Amino acid sequence: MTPPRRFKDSIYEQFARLGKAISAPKRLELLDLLCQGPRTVEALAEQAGISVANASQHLQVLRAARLVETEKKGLYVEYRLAGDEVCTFFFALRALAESRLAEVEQVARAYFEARGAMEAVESEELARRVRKGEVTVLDVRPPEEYRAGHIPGALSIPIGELKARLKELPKDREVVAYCRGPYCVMAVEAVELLRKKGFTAHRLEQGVIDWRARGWRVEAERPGARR
Amino acid sequence: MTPPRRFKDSIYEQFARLGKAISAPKRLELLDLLCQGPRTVEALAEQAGISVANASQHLQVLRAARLVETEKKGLYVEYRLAGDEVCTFFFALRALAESRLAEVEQVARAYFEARGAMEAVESEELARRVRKGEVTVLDVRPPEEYRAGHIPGALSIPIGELKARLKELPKDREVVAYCRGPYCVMAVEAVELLRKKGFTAHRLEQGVIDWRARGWRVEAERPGARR
DNA sequence: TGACTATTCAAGCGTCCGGTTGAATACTGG
DNA sequence: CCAGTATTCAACCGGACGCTTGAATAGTCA
Repeated sequence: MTPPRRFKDSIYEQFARLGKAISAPKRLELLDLLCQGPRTVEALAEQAGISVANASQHLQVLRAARLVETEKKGLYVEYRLAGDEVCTFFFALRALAESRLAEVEQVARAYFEARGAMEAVESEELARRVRKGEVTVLDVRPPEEYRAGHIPGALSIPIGELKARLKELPKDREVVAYCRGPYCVMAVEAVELLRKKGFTAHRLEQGVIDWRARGWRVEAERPGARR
Repeated sequence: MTPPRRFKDSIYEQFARLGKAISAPKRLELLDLLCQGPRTVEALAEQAGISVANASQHLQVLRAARLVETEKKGLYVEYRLAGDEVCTFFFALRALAESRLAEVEQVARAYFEARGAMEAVESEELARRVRKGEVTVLDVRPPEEYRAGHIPGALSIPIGELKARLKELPKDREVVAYCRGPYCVMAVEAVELLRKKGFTAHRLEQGVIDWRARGWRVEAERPGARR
């Protein structure tokens, strides 16, 4: 084999390492979760709906591709993205999928329409109202994620506690719930519950990361903690 | 299986379609070639060093992922990128690989150093001289690619014809050769040949696409043909 | 030190994937 | 209509991959 051929082969083989790393759906889900913040293997496995051993395996593939890093924290191993570029890249992939694969929109529409949570209100219009403080903003993600960064003025009520903490929400004010992003279902469930209880509720498609990506302000409990 | 789980699974499965498409080295090479401009199956197969049937197979995978499109042109089928976003995405992948995978730089360095073509001159400094017209700029890519877009003032001599057309180059002027980008080897071979023949020659790392990406002017034979 | 536990390793199974080969298809040009 | 050709299809093989199961490892906490 000619030397230039050898060279090209090894270069593209390296590029393909990244491709292989993001070629399994479950790995992408893990990556998405890690974009929200660091987690333990167990948490990742549970949230992605796979066994711990399987999650561990996938995570090692991601680590071999240098997309994630580990750190021992007490009894647990914490996994986190190897850098912000990784998250950026994942978002680029997501954007490309949305723009080129009609199926993504179909699947999303089918699900959200079935749950009756498709927005009548324009996303832009809703974001405007959120920024102006005209509505009660509800962050239904786990508290750690809220702490790492949230939309200014948002209330933190994890989706699991919402039913029991409904009284914290003023009944006469429109509620806008959000979670991790356009494909996160927690806000959808929150809106469903709220409407059943008589609230006027809408779902904000953007997650905190999209929010920040637009250049809008994000509040964090520990200043400097960007994730 | 719970409905949200089903939904997530199908969403990430869609994302993974793109991942799978770029998980094979040869497919990445084909994508890279297509970033330079449309080609026939035969040309792609030859340039990537694989059989025609194999290339056709890979191209269909890329097409299934909506990354490339086909158009029948006379006796040939022309493949081209499905959109500029695809090229952008490929470059994002390349950038991520360069920043996260030390191996890429190692492989590249090993090859270029072995061929003695590692730049003593800084890339920035060289680009400056090219833009000021202080050197003879040589485009060693196939004529079609030159026609689709080249650095202003560049001479088009395909690498295969260089030996026979050396007399077209002024001997007393520094020559700077370029081809498709940092991992394209044609310019390396050109510099090798030129130096052997007594020229002062350097290799410009950037290809036309990188050149344009920096906001610098590109000349095209057919105005409007951006690739 | 010893019990406990989060994580990783190892082996096995079914499936998918990349590449080859040879034939089929579809289209051009005379 | 026919010969020629570019491309695709179909079948096949070896290897890699995803997931499961069960055991091993490494570390913590009492």
